[in-house]
Amino acid sequence: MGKDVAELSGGGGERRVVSEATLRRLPLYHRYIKELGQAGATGVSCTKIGGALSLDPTQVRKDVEVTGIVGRPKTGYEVGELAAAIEHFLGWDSAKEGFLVGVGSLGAALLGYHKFAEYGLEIVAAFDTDPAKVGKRIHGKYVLALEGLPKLVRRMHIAIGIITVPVGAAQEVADLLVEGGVRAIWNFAPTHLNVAPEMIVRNEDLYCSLAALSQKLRANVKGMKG
Amino acid sequence: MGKDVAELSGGGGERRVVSEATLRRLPLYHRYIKELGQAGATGVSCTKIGGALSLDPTQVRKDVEVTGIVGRPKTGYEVGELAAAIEHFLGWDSAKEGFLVGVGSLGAALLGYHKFAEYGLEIVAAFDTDPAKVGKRIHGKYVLALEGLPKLVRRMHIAIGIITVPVGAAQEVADLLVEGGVRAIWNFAPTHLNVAPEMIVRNEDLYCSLAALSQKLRANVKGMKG
DNA sequence: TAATTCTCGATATAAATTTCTCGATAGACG
DNA sequence: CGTCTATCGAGAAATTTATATCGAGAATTA
Repeated sequence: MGKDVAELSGGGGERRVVSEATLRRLPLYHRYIKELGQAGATGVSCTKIGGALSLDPTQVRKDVEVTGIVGRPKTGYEVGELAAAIEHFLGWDSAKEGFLVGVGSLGAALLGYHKFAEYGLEIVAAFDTDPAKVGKRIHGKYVLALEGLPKLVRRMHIAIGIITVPVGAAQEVADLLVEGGVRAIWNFAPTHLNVAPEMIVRNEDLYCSLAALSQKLRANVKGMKG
Repeated sequence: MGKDVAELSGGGGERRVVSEATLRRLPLYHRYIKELGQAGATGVSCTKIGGALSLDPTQVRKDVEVTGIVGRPKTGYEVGELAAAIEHFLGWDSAKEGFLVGVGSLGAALLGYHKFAEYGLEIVAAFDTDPAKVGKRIHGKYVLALEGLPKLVRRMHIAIGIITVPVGAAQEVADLLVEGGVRAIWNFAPTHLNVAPEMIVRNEDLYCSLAALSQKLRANVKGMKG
C-alpha cells in the first residue's frame, strides 16, 4: 500500500521504477547544472554535482541514470543535455494546467510563484468562497466562485488541483476536484485526504516538517546534555 | 553523509534512532487521535489509525513504539496518553523560539500561522532588508532590519531560523543565522545551503515537491497510453 | 603515440525500512 | 468461569535504498 515509487515507460519501452528520494534529488541537480550553464560551463560530472550538493557521487550517478542519459568517461555529461533530460523526465517540458482553491495568505503567495510554469505547472485560475475575493485578480489570476469548480475542471481538462483551504474544507474541495476529473492534487491543508487510490496526491504538510525539525532539535539538546 | 536519522535519549537512558519517514508520520497520527479525542473517543488502536490514514497497522505500531508508550492488547492506547507521548517525543511541549527572515508573500503567510506554537515553534520576530517593511508589524510580529540579526539571535538565544528570502540572499542569511548561533534552519529558499554539518537544516523546496508530482503525472499518462 | 588519470557503468555489498509471522494478553460473550 | 477475538510486542524475512568496488573508455599530457 502506498509504495513511494513511480513507474514510467523508459526510452525503449521497458518500465522503470524511481524512488521518491531520487525524485526529490533530481530537481536539485537540475538547478545546480542550470547555474553552471549560466556560468558558462559546458560539462558536468557526477563527482562535481555531488561535491556541490553534499551528496555521494555514486548516488548522483544512479539518480541521473533514470533519465536515460548516457555520459562519457572523463567528460561526464553535457550541461544542456543533462538539464533537458531531467526536464523531460520530470515532465517539465509539457506543462500541465492547474486550479488553486483557497485564496488565503498561502494561496495568494503561491499565485505569485510565476516560476511554477518552468516546472510544468501553470495555475490558470483560483477559487474561493469569499464573495469579497471572487471576481478580483490576484497576481494576475482571476478568483472565481467555488460553485463552478467541477464543471470548469472538466471543460478545461485541468490536470492538477492545489488545495490551500483550511482543514475543515479540504476534503470537500478534494471531492469537487476529483469530481471534475483532476488527476493530481497538491494538498497544503494539514489533513489526510480520502480519494480514490489512483489519484496522485502530494501532501505539503508544514506541521509535519516542523515536527521533524523540532524533534531533531530536541534530540540534539538531549544528546549534548547526556 | 547526511544520514536521515535522529538520535535521542530514550526513557531509560539508552538511545534510539528514528527514521525520517517515521518522523513524518507521527504528526499524522497525532492529528488523527486529536480529532478522535475531540469526538469523544478514549481509546485507539494501531489498526484504526492505519485504516484512517491508509497505512499499514504494523508500521503504525512500530512508529508509535519509538515514543516509548506501551499499549494494552485488545484495547490499544489511551487517546490522551498517546497524544502526549507523541507531543513529548517530537518536542512540542517545550517550545523553541525562532526568527523569520524575508517578509515576502510566503514569509508573511508563515507569520500568520499562529498554530506553529502548538508544534514547538514560536516566531518572535521577522527580519527584512526593505526599509518600507522594517518597523511595521505583520500578523502581530515586528519586522526588524537585517543588520541586527546575529546579535539578537545570540542575545535572545534563538534556536531556529526560518529563511524565506529569494534564492540569491539565502546563503548570506544562513551565514548570519549561524553566526548568531541558531541550531536549526528551516529553509524555504530553493537552494542548497552550505553550513556546518552539525547544523540541523530542513529544506522546504516547493519546486522539488512539484517535480515529484509532475513526474508522477507524466508517468501516469504514459502508463495509460502504453 | 603511449602512459596516465578521471569518470562512467555495472556488479556486489551493506544498511535501512517495511512487511510478515508468531506468541501473549486483555476484554467480550455465552 | 471458559472460550473466542482483537490487539500488542517482538523477532524474522523480504524489499528498498544507499554505498563501495571493479573494469572499460576517453581526454590530457609527455
